[in-house]
Amino acid sequence: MPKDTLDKIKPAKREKLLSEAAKLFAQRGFNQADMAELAGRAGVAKGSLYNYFESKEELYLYVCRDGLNRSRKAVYGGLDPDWDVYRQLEHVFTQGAAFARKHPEYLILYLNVSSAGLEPFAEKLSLEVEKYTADHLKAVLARDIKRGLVRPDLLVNQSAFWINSLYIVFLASLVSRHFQIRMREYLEITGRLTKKVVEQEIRRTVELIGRVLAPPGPHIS
Amino acid sequence: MPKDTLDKIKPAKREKLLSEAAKLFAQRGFNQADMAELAGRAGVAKGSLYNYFESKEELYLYVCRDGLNRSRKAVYGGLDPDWDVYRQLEHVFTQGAAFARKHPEYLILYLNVSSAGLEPFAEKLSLEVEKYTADHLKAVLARDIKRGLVRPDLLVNQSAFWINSLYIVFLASLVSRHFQIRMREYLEITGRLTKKVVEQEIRRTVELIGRVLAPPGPHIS
DNA sequence: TCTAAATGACTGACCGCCCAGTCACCACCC
DNA sequence: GGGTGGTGACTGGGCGGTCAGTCATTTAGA
Repeated sequence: MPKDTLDKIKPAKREKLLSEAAKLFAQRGFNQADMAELAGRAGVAKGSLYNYFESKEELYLYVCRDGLNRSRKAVYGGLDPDWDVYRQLEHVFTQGAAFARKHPEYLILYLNVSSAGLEPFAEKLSLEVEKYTADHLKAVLARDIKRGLVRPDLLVNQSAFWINSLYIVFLASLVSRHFQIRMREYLEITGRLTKKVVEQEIRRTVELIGRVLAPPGPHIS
Repeated sequence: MPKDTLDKIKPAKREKLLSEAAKLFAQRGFNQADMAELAGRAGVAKGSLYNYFESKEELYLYVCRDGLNRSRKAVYGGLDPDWDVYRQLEHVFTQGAAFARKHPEYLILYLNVSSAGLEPFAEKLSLEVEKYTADHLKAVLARDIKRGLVRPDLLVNQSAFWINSLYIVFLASLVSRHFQIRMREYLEITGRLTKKVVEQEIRRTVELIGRVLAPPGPHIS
């Protein structure tokens, strides 16, 4: 969707441009991000941006999709599809949190498609963002029911939905000011949000999900 | 925080103004909402808006806080504090959904404080938005543990956190285009989002929460 | 190998539009 | 006629997108 001029520039320059664009859009939001400022930060001229992309909208869409690919690689990259759902969830939560720490800008871009006035972007992006995770999670759940690792009376779609809901809110709490304030209020965290605290919260959440998924039977505690 | 001129105008006029402001801010977002258009919709002159409020920011804050009060009244109004947590949750989810149907604009305003660039508003609003619900939910959980209605080993803060997370995502799915698309993908809803479907989803979610909270013991099914 | 022409990526001043906030004026009421 | 609330044209700044011109690199011809 970008012009083919974009492919022809030096990779380092392209990388810098996309990275600065993601950061600026995440900082200011789509409408408040200024193309002139982006050009300045990326070290190119404003006119050049329009050599690479037709419009601000197109640039934004490209940056979002690029971020989606990066996050997918980071989260699902080291995942063995044969792992049971419990291990996979732990992996996804941990890798997701690590990615959110390293590149909060992409998470913020994701959160932003639900902002007022950005519905046109939601129309184009939401499905491609959600479909992969939804399909994957449902498939693993269905498989592990067959394997006897998950309780057979579980509603697969609905479970995938609420599990992913917890995941989203958890990641949002790491990158968005509002969700940070909210999480600190609920969990009564007063100090800094250290890696330790985050890891503990992951453990507890994955454990909680595990308790709901586990087939009934004698406990091993 | 608004000027005292606001108190002096006819209640119907004030009502109309606040209602149109909420709708416009929800439709376009804070930055894209045009004060002249708001004046037009509300049937007043642009200058009048500045007779009532110091600035656009102040108007926005006022509208958000007003919406918060309305939603609180709608959701917690008919709630008997003596009900057990299960009944209270069912009430809150149901009333929340009803309010979201009737006044999606206020829910959208809530979602929007987590948008990029609106951190100054989050700084002012998030805590007052979340504190009430957080305190209430924690208190009821703690009380019902004492009453023996909730499993005693439950982590109150963490449970309040994930229960409210499900609540937020559920309501978001009723009002935000992105979350709507996401929910339909997960739950494989193809038709319209009828009241029936919503009620079923509420039932399932509250049931799920109930299963986690319930003390261990013989099942009655 | 040297030079000249052709190419196209790059640039930033500029245009036109938008919009928050102002203010001089108006209308109504006591 | 003084005072209060209401009004909308106006201002100043900001920003998306343009385009005429620059210049480094490549190609071609001798």
